[in-house]
Amino acid sequence: MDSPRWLDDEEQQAWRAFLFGGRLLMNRLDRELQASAGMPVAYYEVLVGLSESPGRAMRMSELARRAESSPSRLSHAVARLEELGWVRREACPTDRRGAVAVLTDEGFRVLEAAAAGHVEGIRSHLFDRLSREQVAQLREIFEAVGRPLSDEPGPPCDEDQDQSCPG
Amino acid sequence: MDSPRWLDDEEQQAWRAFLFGGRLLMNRLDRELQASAGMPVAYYEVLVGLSESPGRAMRMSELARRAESSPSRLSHAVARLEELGWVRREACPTDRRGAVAVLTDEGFRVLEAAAAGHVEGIRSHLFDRLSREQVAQLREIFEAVGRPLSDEPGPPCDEDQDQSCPG
DNA sequence: GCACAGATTTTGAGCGCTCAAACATTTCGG
DNA sequence: CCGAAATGTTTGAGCGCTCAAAATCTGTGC
Repeated sequence: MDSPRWLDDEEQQAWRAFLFGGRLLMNRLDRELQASAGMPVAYYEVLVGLSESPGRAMRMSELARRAESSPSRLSHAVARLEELGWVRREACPTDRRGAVAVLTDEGFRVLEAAAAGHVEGIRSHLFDRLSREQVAQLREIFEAVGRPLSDEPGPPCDEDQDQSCPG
Repeated sequence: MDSPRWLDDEEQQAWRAFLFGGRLLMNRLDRELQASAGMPVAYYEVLVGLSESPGRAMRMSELARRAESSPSRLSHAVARLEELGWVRREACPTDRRGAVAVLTDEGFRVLEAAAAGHVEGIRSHLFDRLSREQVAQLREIFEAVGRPLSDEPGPPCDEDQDQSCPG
């Protein structure tokens, strides 16, 4: 059996608009941040996560979870941020296999310097184009989309996992 | 002068929802396509572009423009797709520095086989979560966002370009 | 014709991401 | 306690993307 459910015209247009618009937006923000702060958006988010945490420090696993990032990806990212002197690793006192990422003072300064420009980019390329209503719509749409995807973390292998709610 | 225009609460929430939801959606679709068809979404789009063109062929530059892709990226992509036997390059008859990418029969078969599952993913992860109204809103939002970004192709160097609308 | 600016495409280096595998440590069952 | 499973993190290979530079060809002015 093949797919009985193609996209109708409305959906086609919405999909292409999102695909292209979203990519253009993200590419632009990435370039701007790369140019102004020398780091990709992914790394910026790591620094933001640390800066919002008490002591500007967080367990690697926790940081990965918040950034919707794989442990491996975060480890590579922190390695790079450590080279740059913006983050350092410390041993976790309560669990010796754990590691804690700590935002350095320089990292905090870099983040502060980058933040204004980045926010300005988000505003000028996204929110300035949208009405107040559309901002609310954007939030609702992507909360509806993201929730189910973050609940079921995805098929690790070749397994279909239907959640039939009993009752 | 620092940024006078931070994000308010509504905007913060909308931004984070979009950032995370959008990433989750794209990651998921990419994984599914990679698992089912052995290629990333970017390559799938190249095949789609070719399949919709008369003769299933297109100039590299034209294909790059339609996919919102840099010439370099497309060249690398087509090189890979050529290895896989799904696309081949031909010389352009009217311009000897030009190249034409052609979708092979096998490439077309692979695309047909991948399409149903990919569309099903788009539907189940995106459109099934949205009302009819939200689909229209999604389109309007990203058309508003994408249009200005594709018009001005982005700062190639270190230049700030404000468009002050006269009048 | 010929040099030279412009257009089209490719190439190679560098980087971030993914995946699978390794490693280190904790937790649990007997 | 001891070995096995589970947890937290790192490592290395492979791939796709970006950027700058090269290679190839077109069109124009002289």
